Amino acid sequence: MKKLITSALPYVNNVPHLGNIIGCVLSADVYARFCRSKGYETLYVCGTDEYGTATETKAREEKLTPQQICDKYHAIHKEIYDNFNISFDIFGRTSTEKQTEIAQSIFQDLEVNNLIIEKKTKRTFCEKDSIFLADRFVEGVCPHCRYEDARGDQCDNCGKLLEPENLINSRCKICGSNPVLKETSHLYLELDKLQEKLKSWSQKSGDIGKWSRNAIQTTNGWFEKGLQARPITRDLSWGIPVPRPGYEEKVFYVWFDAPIGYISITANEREDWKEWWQNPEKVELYQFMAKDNIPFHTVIFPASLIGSGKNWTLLHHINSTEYLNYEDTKFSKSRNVGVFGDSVSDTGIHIDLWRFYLLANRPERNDSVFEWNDFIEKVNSEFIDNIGNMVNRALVYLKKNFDGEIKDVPLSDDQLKFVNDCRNDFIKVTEAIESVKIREGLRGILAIGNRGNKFFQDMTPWEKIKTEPEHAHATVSLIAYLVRSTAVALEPYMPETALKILDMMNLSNTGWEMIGSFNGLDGHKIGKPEILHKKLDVKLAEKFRKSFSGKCPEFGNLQLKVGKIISIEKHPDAEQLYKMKVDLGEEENRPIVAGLVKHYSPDELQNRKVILLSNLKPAKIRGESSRGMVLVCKKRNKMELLDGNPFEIGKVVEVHRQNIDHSEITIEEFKEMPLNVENNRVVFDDQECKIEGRLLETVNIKNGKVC
RNA sequence: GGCGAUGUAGCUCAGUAGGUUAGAGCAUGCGGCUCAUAUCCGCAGUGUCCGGGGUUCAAAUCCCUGCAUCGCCA
Repeated sequence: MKKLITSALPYVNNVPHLGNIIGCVLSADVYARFCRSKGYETLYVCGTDEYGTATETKAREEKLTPQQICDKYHAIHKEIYDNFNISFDIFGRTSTEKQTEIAQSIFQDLEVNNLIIEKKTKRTFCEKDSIFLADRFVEGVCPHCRYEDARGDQCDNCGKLLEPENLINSRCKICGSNPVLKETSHLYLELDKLQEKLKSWSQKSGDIGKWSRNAIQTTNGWFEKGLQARPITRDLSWGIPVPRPGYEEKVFYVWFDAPIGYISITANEREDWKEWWQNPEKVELYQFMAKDNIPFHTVIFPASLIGSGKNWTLLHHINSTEYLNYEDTKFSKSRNVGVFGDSVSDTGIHIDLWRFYLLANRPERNDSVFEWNDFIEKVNSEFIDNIGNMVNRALVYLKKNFDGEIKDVPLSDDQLKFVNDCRNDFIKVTEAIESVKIREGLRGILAIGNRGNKFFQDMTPWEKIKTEPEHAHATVSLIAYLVRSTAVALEPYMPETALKILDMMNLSNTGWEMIGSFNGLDGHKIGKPEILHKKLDVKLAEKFRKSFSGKCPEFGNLQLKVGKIISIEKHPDAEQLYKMKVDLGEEENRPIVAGLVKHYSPDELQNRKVILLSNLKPAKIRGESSRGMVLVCKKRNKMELLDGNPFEIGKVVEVHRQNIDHSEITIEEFKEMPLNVENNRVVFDDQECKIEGRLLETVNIKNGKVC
């Protein structure tokens, strides 16, 4: 059987964190490497999922086209996976011609088979931007609690879930104008018609393919609830055109086209793609992902394929992990908590040690946790002290005492038993990995390290060498053989380390079949042994826990805009506060409450341009709503407004390298930001802040804190 | 609120088609070796298998219920 392996296509503009990496690409990589080593014809396919709302939104934020955004983030993904030595045969992307071609043809097959139905609905539409708005892009007053900035999907204040049309005075988040309800039609895939076929297929496949437990549970859950027609089109522009009259302004919904990416990515690189994707008799499809992706792979995607009536290769084994959490919390890009793929190499820790820990701690049955202490401890005591030690002590001993020469001699009973035990161990390891029990496989390899160390200890070659040097030589040679097998078995998990071991022994990796062989190298001389990995300093745990705890914010999380004070009055209930309206070039002026009374008179402020923190979480200050914060520079009790006069209203402050995420931040988060004035220049950390290339400067205060 | 999952040694987790004294690794304590990266080997513990009830000759495992945590949905 050929092995076709996929890992879930990561959404292009999310930088993957350790949890994403272990959940899909790293797990699949271990299996793919194993399959190749074992001699199976193997194809490992992945790529970035690029279409959809999120990309469009991101593009608007960063003022790029969706394609530019995808190019940028695709490269980031590629670099991260390269760094992890993920051995994709193909790493592609979904925004290609082939994707359009294949998705459209599957759609047409479904249409022919009467599985597509059209339904009309009313959705919120912004006439100014002339787009349909996703629920969270509609804002307005919450009908339940009167909170002014409730989102169309949920109110942040009272937590109630909302429908966008129920908001009072609703407005478009992009331009601020009032959206209307407009009728629109969409196409639905009638999953309900496919329920019986899907159910019997999934039961059979789940059984034969030994699906992970969470996959079976989730899938059964879907069937029990009963499948319903799902919309497969959206009012968007960044996506695959729908080949049907009247749908010129619409595209396919990402969930419909994303899994088709597996196929099109292959088709882009391989003439013979049908040998893989339309060849169910000869190909076993293994798909790796985290649990949130299960129904797309066990229900929805198979529905498209089965419904098309063509002979597609369907899922054989699904391997779905639980989640990896971080320390006492979760990974969070917006809070910058946890280790993300792009900062792994900054730690200076060898990538194989990352791979080791993530794989040893893989969330197979339960959520698991990445903890720095645990990471360092496990790497040191479970890997380096065990395998590292065995490799080193055996090879060094062989080199020192026997000139590095391996010798095959008749074995004593203990030695024979050792050989047999090792072979049994390796059979277990092979079986574990074969059935994609990745953690168990790795545990098995560690147990073998244990066996090697014990054998060395029990055989006391350092004693025997004085009286029976032959015996000692045989012992150490056997362990050298064991080291070779261990290296080959370790290769799927820690490829560079495996290679290093084999290199030191002047050997190469000839594949899985060599495992368990304890002869045939008579007279072979190994090279110079070196330490595999230095132990990790336990002090690193403390250091990294701090630096990855989110206390290291990014400028991109701040949205600083030039605004003009249109009106100003004293706050009715507070001596120190002004209440004003600020024009940010948005549809409506923003209400702002600011504590500037001591330092500025109303006349000084009227019509003045200032710099506003515009993505601050809205607040009520002494009963008055405030949607932003006027920035000033402070030094002791001196205060100076950051001057917006040289700039145009609505312009945004930037630094050289920034990763923009303008979701709301809290005042506490803002206070943690290293935003200061140094030498009359506003800096973030050590980066100068600019508006359209021009520096943002102060006059009176040379050094101070921006707040 | 509905649905679902999880709850096993100090920590991380295995284990359940019911069946002897409940497991592994790490951490801890003691003993041993010295070839090796202060590494290795041996021994030793420790558990109301979340609480309560039920079915059974027998329950960590099946059923009911409560609590806690997490996820999905409304």
